[in-house]
Amino acid sequence: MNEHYEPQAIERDVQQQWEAARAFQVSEEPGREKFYCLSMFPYPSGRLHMGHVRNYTIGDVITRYQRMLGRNVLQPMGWDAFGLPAENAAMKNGVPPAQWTYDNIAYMKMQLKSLGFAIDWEREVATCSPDYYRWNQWLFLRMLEKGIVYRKTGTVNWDPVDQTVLANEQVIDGRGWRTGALVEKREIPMYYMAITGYAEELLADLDTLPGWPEQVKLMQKNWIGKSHGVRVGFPYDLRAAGPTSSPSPLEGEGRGEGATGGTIPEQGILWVFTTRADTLMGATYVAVAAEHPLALHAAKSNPELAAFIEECKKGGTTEAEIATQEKKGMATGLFVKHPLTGEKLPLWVGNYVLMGYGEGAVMAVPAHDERDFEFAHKYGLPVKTVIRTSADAVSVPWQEAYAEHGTLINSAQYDGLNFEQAVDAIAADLSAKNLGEKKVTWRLRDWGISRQRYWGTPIPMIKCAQCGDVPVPDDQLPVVLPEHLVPDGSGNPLAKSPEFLNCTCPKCGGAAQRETDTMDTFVDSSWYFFRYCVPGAEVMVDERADYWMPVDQYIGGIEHAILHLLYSRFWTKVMRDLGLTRTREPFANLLTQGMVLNHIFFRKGAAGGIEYFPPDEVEVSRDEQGKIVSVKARADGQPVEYGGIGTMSKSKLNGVDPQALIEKYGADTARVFMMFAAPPEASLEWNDSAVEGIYRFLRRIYGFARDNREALVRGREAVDALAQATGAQKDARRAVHENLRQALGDFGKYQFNTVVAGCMKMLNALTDLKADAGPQAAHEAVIAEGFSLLLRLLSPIAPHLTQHLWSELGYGSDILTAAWPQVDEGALQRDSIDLVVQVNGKVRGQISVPAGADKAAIETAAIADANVQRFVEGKAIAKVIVVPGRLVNVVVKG
RNA sequence: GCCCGGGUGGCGAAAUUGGUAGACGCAAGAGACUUAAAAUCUCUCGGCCGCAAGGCCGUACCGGUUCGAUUCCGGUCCCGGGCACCA
Repeated sequence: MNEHYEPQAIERDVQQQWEAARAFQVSEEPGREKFYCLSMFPYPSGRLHMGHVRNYTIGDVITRYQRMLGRNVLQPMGWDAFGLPAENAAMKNGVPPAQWTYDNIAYMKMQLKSLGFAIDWEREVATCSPDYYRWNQWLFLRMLEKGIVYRKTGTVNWDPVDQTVLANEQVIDGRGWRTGALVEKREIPMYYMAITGYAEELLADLDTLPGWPEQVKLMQKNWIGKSHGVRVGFPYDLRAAGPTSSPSPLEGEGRGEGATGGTIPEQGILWVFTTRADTLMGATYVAVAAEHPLALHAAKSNPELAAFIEECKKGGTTEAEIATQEKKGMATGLFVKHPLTGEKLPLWVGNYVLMGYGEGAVMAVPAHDERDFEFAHKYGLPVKTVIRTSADAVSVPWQEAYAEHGTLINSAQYDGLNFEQAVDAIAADLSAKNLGEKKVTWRLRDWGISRQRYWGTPIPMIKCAQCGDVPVPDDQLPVVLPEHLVPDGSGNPLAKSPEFLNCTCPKCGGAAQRETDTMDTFVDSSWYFFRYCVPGAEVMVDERADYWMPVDQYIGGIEHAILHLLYSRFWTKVMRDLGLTRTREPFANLLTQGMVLNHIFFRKGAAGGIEYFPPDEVEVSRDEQGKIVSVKARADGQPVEYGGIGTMSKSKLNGVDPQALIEKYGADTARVFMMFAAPPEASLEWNDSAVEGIYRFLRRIYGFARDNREALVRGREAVDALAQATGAQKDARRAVHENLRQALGDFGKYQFNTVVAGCMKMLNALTDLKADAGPQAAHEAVIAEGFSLLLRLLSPIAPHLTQHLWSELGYGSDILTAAWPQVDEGALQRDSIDLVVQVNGKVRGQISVPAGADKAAIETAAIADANVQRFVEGKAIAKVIVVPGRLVNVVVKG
């Protein structure tokens, strides 16, 4: 053994052994229990950041733990290789996204290997490879056949200067990030996947996932958002719309760019959905989205309204922006009829009504809905109270109680009914008039997958002037994405590439053009875990996937709690319905790792663009409380804005590269440090100041083995000598086993920070034991037993050092195949037990009682304690509570 | 704005889920060893009072339930994640 712990040499050596033994390559073994341990694959952004190290270390620790428990463990790895950052890098550096991506993969793969993860690299998948994305295309076509994929219009962010569609991330304060131009909403045709067809099952099957965090299931449930309500029809008649309405059918034609610009019937029904049909008698107006056909119709003869609708097109498309923007509206001059009373209600356009959600129209009951209440007060619309709640709904400001369920009032024949009765009665009456029925709706919307971008899976469709949109035949798959193009920020380079664009129509053989939209990258990540199971398959999946699936443990960031996990569940169910798998749910157990956060610094450019600064390139001044007051860039000394703390990301440049850490201290230190810093599910503000302590801990383990080498070798053989242990030796052995018991429990709960703490305590117990505290043979047996337990317990977290020492001490050639440690119950026994004594809940003393003492003896001993007497003396003892093994509480009066 | 989490010493955290708040570690301070440095070892380390024994306060804030609350309940503030085109 070397005098000093040299992690680089040890790690190189151990990794070579694993490599030579192909230690982590696995195959299907039908008789053996399998365990599929999967970490979310990385986007190859350039270098690993600490969030990756945390994610993959957790996955690797679980992999090695399950392996030591005897299971056939698969841990694969791959690359979520399509996406926006590659295009941004391409624009910046003039390098094709493909080249940038493959370079990043090569570097990050080297980093992952240096961390010593037990990965079966034979199964590596990159989603930008035609062998992978051809199955995106293939399944897309199957879904098209089944009607699960369909076409309709959707809203996108449009940069009028670059003439390009922007991602939400590229819109900053309503402006394009590169041009600073005010972004507009635009309606374009897109392909959709009908995930709403699976809403019921996606909701119900959450109950079949006991291994998922409640938090995540609740988020998904709320996202799917099943609601029971009533669809209500408000009849309208444009001929009776009043003096302002004399629309010329030609006037204004062609200005509405929306696809809904067609004519609408003069008489019809405006449908809305409500979960509060009981308040229908309190509806005082109806509001539609700016893009609603009735709004567009009214705008033809009303320039002011047309201008307002134009204005509504400004601003972002995200729900957050719409929910926080100032609520604005304008009367259309049109009216609709209340379906029950026949009353004339004004029709308004509201910027808070979304065309893509529900019917694009809402009935407004200002007395019992907060948003309607505000809107009505702003525009002087009437408020009619129709529910008796714990507060009368008449005053400004709004009170939450106004929205409660209650008894109907001012509602004619419905007066006195409660919520359920009122909904039933009103739904029945509407139904009799063909103006409504009960209906279940979902908050979940269908998944728009078309992206007007280059670096993604080409959508396998051909546009033919004769035949329309024609699917690419299976035998022409994959539609290969050319890899040499460089985007320039103005639209999709595929649309400017004749070699990609021009093709022949599979139907008529005439000249045609390819669809240039690519798929949302969430498609790529919705089924990659199937592909890992079937390396080299000539089909999408084969029977090998039936052995491995479902994933037994999935690990990834909490930020994926909804979208990625929901899309993956949806795709799995579609694959099942197509007969490709038996799996109903892809992930049996889910661990949502907390985010690794760091400070964010940025500067806004003159054009409105935004420039981020890495935390190590700025100078920060703080006040006495440690709050950041000012920041300067090191490079130019000019001020920089502080953006708070947030998740480490490529785009915000606040990621910390683990490479320096690994090079200085080795992979084991990086791994143990990451696990010790916080429990896996907690978020973690990055700070590497404690890393020295971890290095010190590993060095102490190494030093203990070096200094006690012979004793550790001999003691391992002399198990019988454990029985001779006396006094301090017994105490040390008890401490080892007590901490082992706690650590094994925490291992099972995947609470690795306290596992590491337990390992430290075990080492402390062993190092504190004096060599002359009892018989030498017993000493050697105690430290050898404890050290061998410690090495095995720690091996999933620090695999290199523990493997090295395991073989150095001759405990075995391969710690991977060693038995998982077990507690010796005999070592835990105590002669006496320490109890805390409280008086009225405050600690006043400590007593030690024999292990078998009964309640009466404990009470007597507790009250006899000198300090306890000071507080009990002269007072009546009301009762004494004894919590076995913990404490005694003496309750006194007066 | 809506949905989901979180808030404990100077710092990361722990607490068998209602039973000694601060284990384990970092940082800091004092000391030992050393020509010196590094490494290592010993001690102190939530605040206030006290020579000490010990006492009072303390788990974001306000209130409640309980013999006993970091833990349960009601309310407030702050921070993080998501909000459908970042992945």
